[in-house]
Amino acid sequence: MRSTPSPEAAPAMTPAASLVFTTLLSNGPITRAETARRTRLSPAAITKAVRPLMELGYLVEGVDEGARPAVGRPASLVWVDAGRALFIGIKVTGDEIIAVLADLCCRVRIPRHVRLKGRDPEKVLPAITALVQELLTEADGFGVPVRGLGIAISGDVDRADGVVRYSPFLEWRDVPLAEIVGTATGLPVTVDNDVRALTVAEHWFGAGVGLSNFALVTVGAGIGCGLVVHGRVVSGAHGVAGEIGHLSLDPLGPLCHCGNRGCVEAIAADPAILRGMREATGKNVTAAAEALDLAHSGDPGVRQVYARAGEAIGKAIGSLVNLLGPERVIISGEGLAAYDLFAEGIRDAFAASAFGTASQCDVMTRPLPFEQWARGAAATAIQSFIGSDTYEE
Amino acid sequence: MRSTPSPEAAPAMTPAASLVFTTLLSNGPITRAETARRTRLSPAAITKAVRPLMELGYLVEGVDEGARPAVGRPASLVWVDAGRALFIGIKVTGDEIIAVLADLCCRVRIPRHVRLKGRDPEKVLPAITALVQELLTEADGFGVPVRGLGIAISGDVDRADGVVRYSPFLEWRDVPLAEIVGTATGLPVTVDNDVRALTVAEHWFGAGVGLSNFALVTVGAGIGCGLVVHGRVVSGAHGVAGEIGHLSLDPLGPLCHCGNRGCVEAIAADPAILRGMREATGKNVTAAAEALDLAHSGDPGVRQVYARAGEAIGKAIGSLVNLLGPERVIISGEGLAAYDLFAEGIRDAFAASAFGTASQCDVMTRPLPFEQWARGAAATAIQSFIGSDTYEE
DNA sequence: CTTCTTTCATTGACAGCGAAAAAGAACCAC
DNA sequence: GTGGTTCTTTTTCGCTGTCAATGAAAGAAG
Repeated sequence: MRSTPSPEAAPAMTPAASLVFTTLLSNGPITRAETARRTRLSPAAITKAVRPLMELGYLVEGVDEGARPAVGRPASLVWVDAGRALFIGIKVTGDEIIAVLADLCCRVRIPRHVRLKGRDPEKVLPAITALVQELLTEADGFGVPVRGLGIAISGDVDRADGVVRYSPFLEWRDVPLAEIVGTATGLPVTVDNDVRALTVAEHWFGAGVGLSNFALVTVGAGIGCGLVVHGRVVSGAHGVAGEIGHLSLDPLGPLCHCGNRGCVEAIAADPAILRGMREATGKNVTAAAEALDLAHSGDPGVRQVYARAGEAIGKAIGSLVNLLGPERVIISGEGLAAYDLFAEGIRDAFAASAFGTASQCDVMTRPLPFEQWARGAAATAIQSFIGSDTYEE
Repeated sequence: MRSTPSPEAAPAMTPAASLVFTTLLSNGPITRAETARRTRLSPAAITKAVRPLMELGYLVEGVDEGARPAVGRPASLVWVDAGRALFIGIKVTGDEIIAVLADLCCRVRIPRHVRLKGRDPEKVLPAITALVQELLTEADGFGVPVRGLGIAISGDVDRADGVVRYSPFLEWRDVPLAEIVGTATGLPVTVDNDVRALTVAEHWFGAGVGLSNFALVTVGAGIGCGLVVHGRVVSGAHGVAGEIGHLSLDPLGPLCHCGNRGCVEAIAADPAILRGMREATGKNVTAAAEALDLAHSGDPGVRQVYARAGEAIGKAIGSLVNLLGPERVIISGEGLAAYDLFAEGIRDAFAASAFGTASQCDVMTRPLPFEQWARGAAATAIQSFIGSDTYEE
């Protein structure tokens, strides 16, 4: 949610212009004619939408001899000038803040990490503001204004109001984050749930480009899921959506912190794997990397822990696909480091649980460095800047 | 999908007019001012949209002394003239066809049942056509034209093309139903999946009115689910969506016909209940009604079968709600006849499996007579008539 | 070397939609 | 009456995106 107007106003975006711009953002350099086909607008409308954006420097054009059609007038390619604007993306976790300075195409220019001394807003907010100031200073070197700030936080976040309703991890309730940070930094601030933010980034800049129905499943400290249905990110009526981690797969399974048994998260998230590891080996394994080393050393009991986790993830994805019929499921998160150990379990369990043609769904993995969470936050800021209606009802 | 133009053309519907019309359809008699608020259009736009529709007789107006505001000019109420047009809705099952003649407000005027002699298209299509002709004759008595025909069939149905891609129940593959029946009857034909059609009816005329995110769960011979997300029915990329019946809840559960164990359908659908019943009593129970009588007679073992089924349904709804965060879940289907036996299990299992605030989701029941499936088909025909963009991408 | 064909891009006219503003209508309260 | 309130309509107006025609830039064909 924008809170403060920036000095140089954003271009006024009509619906068509916004559509054209996002199409160009996601589909790299393409011709006007191709843009017309993808957006189903008339060629004339493309010309009209492109020109003012080009005059403002947001779009540039050039020719690609290779892409010339076999016959007919050669097309000129149009693309977004990534360097025309900068955005800051911030992901807040329980013990650190990850921030990135990203360009208009959401490519990370500068990453930053800061450890947190505490989780309450009094500790975290100044840290965010300081980090933003630092990146704003860095941004001066690019000679381009920072046009927005996105903040991604796990939990129930109201993007429209910029309020963190409830974040169990940070133990925050009803923190008007956009307003506070917007006032402190003078930037338009967008606040969103972290998984949704990552989903936005994948939708516009990653493996979800061009899809209007897909799911992003993140495996790591928890199991998360972002959903895009009918081309828009699903938010959930009560602040809950994508809680695939708490699908209960087995009434006799391990107890989950949510109170149920057999949740995916209680089988396949880092803490569950570490626990399984300790039970299998007797060693006090406390870090995911350590567990991974052990598994790769070949202990079959240890590998079994991962196999079971993969199976749980595969089943959960099967359930998801049966329910929603997405075109693609993207598996990501730090847990992917152990994907070779998960893979078979995921594949088999998915194939077994997918109903009918649902098994045709494209299930893929996408390793993303941890700073991608912050990049997701930047993507939400870019969305707000462009005036996309992704979140309107 | 329209296939044949009707003699008297449908009113040309601009986006605004279509929006106004559907708002009036769903929200009964309301004032223009109220319509403007709900659609977020200007009062002027309402006037412009309403007038031509009123001239064509689709809308009528009147005053309601009771609804007069305390102060100010009394509003006049506008509503859809239900009797202005008729539609036929048809639901095809494995052994019978249910048809209804419905008015523009999707109220059933005449219901019809016909038993089928076979399931192949050569047997079913003539039966459909004959039934339509019969209802067309009946419709003459109303002095109003039948403006569309909707057909609902379980399985993978491509509504846009009017083709039944694959119906396991009927063993149909790639039957261009809309084209065939359209040619035979001269009516514009809409073909859709049966659960989706019922979901449409609930969305426009039932418990889903005004909601943009809800789920309809049907309990009966199978367990089905229709989803509305972002105001539109979810179709699924590979023809599969809403397969809540094949969520696997227990790896040690009963074997399902899909090959997995512990599917909701293998626990809570009619065949599963009958089987449980036979195991509990030793009696050869073959009809759902019979089973219900037995349960009501008080046998605790028998009641346990229903309790377990209710639990499975509750868990499945919990999973659904965790994933999608709908505003409401509507439970319906013939299985509701046994709802008093399911209720506790559903409620408890849902409460236990819903994560966090997801438990606030409104889970309600809605008993619908069996002909409602055919009414759903009629609703899809009305959608097509109005030119709603519910299904466009 | 000219002319045709094909594709891409632009132009200008145009229709239509929906918003804004203002006026009109119908009622109540005083 | 008169003023206040709410609903409805009228008029005007800007804006948008389509349409149809034109121009531009190539290769292909004669």
